[in-house]
Amino acid sequence: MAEPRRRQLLDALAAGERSVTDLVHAVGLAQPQVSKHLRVLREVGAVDVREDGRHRLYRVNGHALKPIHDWVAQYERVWSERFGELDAVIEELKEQGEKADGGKQ
Amino acid sequence: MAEPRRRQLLDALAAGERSVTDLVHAVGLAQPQVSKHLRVLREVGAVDVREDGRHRLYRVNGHALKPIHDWVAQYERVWSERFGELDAVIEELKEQGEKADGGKQ
DNA sequence: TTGACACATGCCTATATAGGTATATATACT
DNA sequence: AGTATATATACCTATATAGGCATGTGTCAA
Repeated sequence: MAEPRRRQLLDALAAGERSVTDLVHAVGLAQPQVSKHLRVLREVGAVDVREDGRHRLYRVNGHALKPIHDWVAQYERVWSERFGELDAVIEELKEQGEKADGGKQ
Repeated sequence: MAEPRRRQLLDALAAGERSVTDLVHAVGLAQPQVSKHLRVLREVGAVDVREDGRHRLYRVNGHALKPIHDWVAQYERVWSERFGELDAVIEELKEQGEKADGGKQ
């Protein structure tokens, strides 16, 4: 997922199932490379495949993305705190400004 | 953030400010390597630094993690749907089971 | 069965980067 | 000033992997 190409692929798959050829057009990369990225994504469980005749339909496996989400969510607290601090500072500056110039901005 | 080491570092920083030496002990990596990872994290804005005498105190910049959070959050819908499907299937199986064996598990 | 299509895999090369070691820089201590 | 401490950087080597090209495998159509 670190690779931009893989994010591109996942984003292309976000809408729903797509064939490899579809994805090739979507990301503007040669077919073998797309297949290789898809293989990696498959192996880490980020996508699932379904066979349909001579096509392979790929789709994202949101389940696999959940751990990432959870990990990042740990830091929500951190940035919430920092936003809180920022709000406090802004509030303080605003009050000072109002005292200094009588309320005009 | 793709590198396990960097996640380790961020996790070590999750609790609050830490000096480089602290982090060296935390992740069990040599100091130059830690400094290099921290440099990368600094450059992508994932962490901030503050100087304190001969120490550099690093802290996470939750702000920078927000885009990742938002990106992953796009897929929340996907896995929610899939969990929903799963729930439906389980429910169905449960009902069939109850009919088959009279309710015992 | 032969050919066209859809996809995967194998091999090659170039590049990125992780970790190692030595060293530079800056600050505190005496 | 001289030394110890804290951190950063430079350089090297090994490894991973991205992308390119050729080819293998399986499926559909005639």
